[in-house]
Amino acid sequence: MATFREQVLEVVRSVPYGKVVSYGQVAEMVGAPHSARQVGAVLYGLRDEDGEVPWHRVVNASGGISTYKVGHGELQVALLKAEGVAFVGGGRGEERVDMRAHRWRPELPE
DNA sequence: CGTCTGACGCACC
DNA sequence: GGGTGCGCCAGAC
Repeated sequence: MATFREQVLEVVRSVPYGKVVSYGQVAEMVGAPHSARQVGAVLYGLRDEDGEVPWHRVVNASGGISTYKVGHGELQVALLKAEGVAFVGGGRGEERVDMRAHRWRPELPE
């Protein structure tokens, strides 16, 4: 059977352009409601052989960017903005994705 | 193969 | 609205 890692990558690859999902949401989608952090662990260990994985479309439940701690925060924000994702909270350094407008709901047709 | 770690989330102040 | 504490469990080492 597919490993947790593979399932996570599969789900992340299915996130549409211009949409985002939370780590916890991905965890639920792979049937592991209490493994949000592990989703992060998988993305953290992404390798070239994993192919195209839109990891930047995964943010925390608040719409905040969690990748600042690994030095990819600015890159992620840039990639999202390039896809037309709106940020809120603004003003200072920290900004959050407007989840209300961009959170992907798999049951809805994109 | 055993331990440590943490790209999280949520319940409580 | 923000800050703190802690459980979670697959990966990395």
